[in-house]
Amino acid sequence: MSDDISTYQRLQNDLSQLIQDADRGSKLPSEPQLAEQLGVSRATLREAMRTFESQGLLRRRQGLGTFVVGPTQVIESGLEVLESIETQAEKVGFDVIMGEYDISQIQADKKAAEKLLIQEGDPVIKVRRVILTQEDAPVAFLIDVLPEGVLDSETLAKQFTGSVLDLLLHIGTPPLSISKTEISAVHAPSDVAKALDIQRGDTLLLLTGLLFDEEGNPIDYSHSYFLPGYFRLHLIRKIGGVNAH
Amino acid sequence: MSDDISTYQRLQNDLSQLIQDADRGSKLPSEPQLAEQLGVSRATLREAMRTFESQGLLRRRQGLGTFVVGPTQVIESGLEVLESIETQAEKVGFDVIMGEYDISQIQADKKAAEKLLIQEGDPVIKVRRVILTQEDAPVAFLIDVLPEGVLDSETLAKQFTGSVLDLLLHIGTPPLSISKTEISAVHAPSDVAKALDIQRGDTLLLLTGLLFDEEGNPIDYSHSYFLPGYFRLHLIRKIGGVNAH
DNA sequence: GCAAAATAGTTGTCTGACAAATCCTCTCAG
DNA sequence: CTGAGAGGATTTGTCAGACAACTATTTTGC
Repeated sequence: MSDDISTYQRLQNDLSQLIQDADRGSKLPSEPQLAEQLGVSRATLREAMRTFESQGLLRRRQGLGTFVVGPTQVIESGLEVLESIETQAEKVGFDVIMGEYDISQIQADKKAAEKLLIQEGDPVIKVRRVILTQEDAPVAFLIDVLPEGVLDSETLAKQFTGSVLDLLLHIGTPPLSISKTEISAVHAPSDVAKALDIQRGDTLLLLTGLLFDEEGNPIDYSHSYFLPGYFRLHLIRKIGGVNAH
Repeated sequence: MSDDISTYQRLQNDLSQLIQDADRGSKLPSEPQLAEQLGVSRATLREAMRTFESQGLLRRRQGLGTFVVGPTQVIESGLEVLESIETQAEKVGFDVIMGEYDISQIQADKKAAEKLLIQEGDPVIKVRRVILTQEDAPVAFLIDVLPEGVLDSETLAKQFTGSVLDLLLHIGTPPLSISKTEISAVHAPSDVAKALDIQRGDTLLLLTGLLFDEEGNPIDYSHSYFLPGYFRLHLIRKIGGVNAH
């Protein structure tokens, strides 16, 4: 491998790098220049630039040029990118280790069945694990529920190193697309409190995620409990597309 | 007036509408057809489609066509779009009203000064308000801090109808770009607890936002406390762009 | 000296073309 | 009749070139 990635993918990476290395507010080369420099046509380049512009990373002004707009540092580790805790922690140089974990095959409860579009009672795989800092302080408790068939428990037991998401990405099938995530604050349920070694009722941040493959089938239903203070969960919010008349 | 909005803006709106009206999984007309239908060139159309594809709303497959990928309903009211509580609530048919509010001119504390890139002690405008359901149940408590000059307190007092963001958008200057938002869970501080009529120490979801104009200057530093259960805060997370080699 | 006009550089949009991928149909050998 | 393969039709991916619209600078005219 691995040069079956598309021209567009490569271009997006190149552009991403270029933007990250650029100073805040600096001006990019003109489109014809950039296109030649990156080895693509101006039309293709513009498509890629549009995505960065829509993310608020670039600002283009007709007659003037294209400018890098800060803050750039933050975005790549923002919540809008679906990454495992391990990957996110690694990016900011903050090592985490996996504590106790447990893989079991159970029957889907009503809620999981509804989310995963299967029948209540159908077999599912449940993965529970604790995330610790290097000082062994628990910081997160994660639960993943997957339909049988997406991942057989044999592969899971053999290759699991801490992240279901990383494992799915590594295997490559099914190809993943997006995760619909809901954010809320909860009092720690007793089982979570026990795992995290905190008081029952303590405040936790909860991310409930439903992961889809490229065909739109639900793949993984997850609950992620975070102890406040250890992770900085941030995201970039853009001004809405549909505007006043 | 007032159609000096760009071709691209209009196209983006049209496309957004078209996607929302389409069934999940349905196929869009071919690019040449769509381009003619919307009155733009194929190149321009493709730029717009790229942004939707990068948001996970569209999936394009060479030789096959372009498909709408669900879930579509949810996304427009997701967290990644910066909208006022009022606007968000209106979209889902859930009316909210503004309760007690308070506009004051004070001196910037250390934290606000740091975020807004001003000196500690510089004059700032502070807006605090409670959001209620129609049954007068408090659901959120919002605090905005703006540098003097962005919004004079006279305009604010006269035109304020509940949302600082909506007011800024309505005035039009300065033009806004993005908000960097951090998410956490907290115990209610005593003043917030009092305003929301809950127990001190109860669990709240806190969004801390820093709003920038198009030049990258910080405009508004805000704290939004949400009572869990009333609002569904969700977002779409995409598989990361930068790939392993 | 100063305002208006020309000019150079940049993004915005359009047109047309060909390559590559996918699906469907038709043909033909067995 | 069946199945494999060739070929065509459709669609997205990428490219090249052109001109319009906008901005800031320089030059010109008075």
